[in-house]
Amino acid sequence: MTDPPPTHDIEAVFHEKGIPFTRQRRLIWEFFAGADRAATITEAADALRGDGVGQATVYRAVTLLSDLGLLARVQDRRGDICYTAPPIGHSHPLICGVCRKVVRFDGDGDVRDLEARLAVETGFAIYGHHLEVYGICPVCRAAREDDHAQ
Amino acid sequence: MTDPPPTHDIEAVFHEKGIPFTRQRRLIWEFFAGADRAATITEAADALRGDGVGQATVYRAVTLLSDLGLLARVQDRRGDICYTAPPIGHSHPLICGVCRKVVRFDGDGDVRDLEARLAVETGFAIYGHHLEVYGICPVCRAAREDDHAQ
DNA sequence: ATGCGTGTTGAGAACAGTTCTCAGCCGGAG
DNA sequence: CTCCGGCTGAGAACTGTTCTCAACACGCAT
Repeated sequence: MTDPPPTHDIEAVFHEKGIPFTRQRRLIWEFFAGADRAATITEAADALRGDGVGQATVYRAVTLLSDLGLLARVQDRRGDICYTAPPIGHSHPLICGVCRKVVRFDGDGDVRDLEARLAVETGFAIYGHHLEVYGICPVCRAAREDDHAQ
Repeated sequence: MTDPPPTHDIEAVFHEKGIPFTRQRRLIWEFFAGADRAATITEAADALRGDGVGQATVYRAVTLLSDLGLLARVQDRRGDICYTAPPIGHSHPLICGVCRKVVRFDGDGDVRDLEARLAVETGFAIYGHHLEVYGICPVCRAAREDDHAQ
């Protein structure tokens, strides 16, 4: 990870809504925010089992964090459902299909024009979109070329 | 539905790959291609049960059709996984979050620039993307306003 | 037309992931 | 300190998906 997860911001979000920011929720949040790759619920549960965090709690917390917009649900190349903590504000994930590393980007400028056009053309009231871009990160690409060279 | 589903094209795809286009697969394909809304596997299975199509077969066929790129997996506002038959060629779904009606659009021009930029900036080898736009279609919007007016 | 072999199918069992239940715990309010 | 509401963990229950296996369909050679 590069930046420390902005835990205090999260706490503020919880407090604002009057939702307790418990030890378990903090651990779960830190697990996702501290990873630079998208992680599955199972991975989080496994990692936090030793800290006395139950599986059901992980499910509950992930649902809660997603509802608050603090976790985004993405999927890897195999279709496994993973979660990743977006930085504050709206952004999109660029996901490595091999190692699930996530790089965030702001593609909103590109999508907004599109949405405006669609609204006019179709009469839909557009309320959101979901954009994920898939690729192979430089590290995995290098590893792959090594494999092929052998 | 507006256009008849182009079943003969699909048959060609199957033949090319040497995969049998069976009665069940045809029925399942026609179910999705004939609907103008995204449908779940359960809905397809329920609809086709009377025609002697088993649930397992629906799962297998949907996986097969997805692998062939003949069905796209999308999700509705509740997060339910649905499938929709895209027209030939690459396109993206604009989904009504209420009735799941799907309108297809070609947003590739918009996304391609973005992808090129990301490839340069991140070093990722980009192999794909997933873009869904959500809205409320005119019909559902009208229905909603009626509700509110009451 | 007949027989053979490969691949598909349907029913139900098995499985995995997710949600629910409930008793116990924690932390804040009084 | 006591009470109370909400959170938690363990495991049961549930749901959606995949697997198993015997029966079957279809293409092909005979």
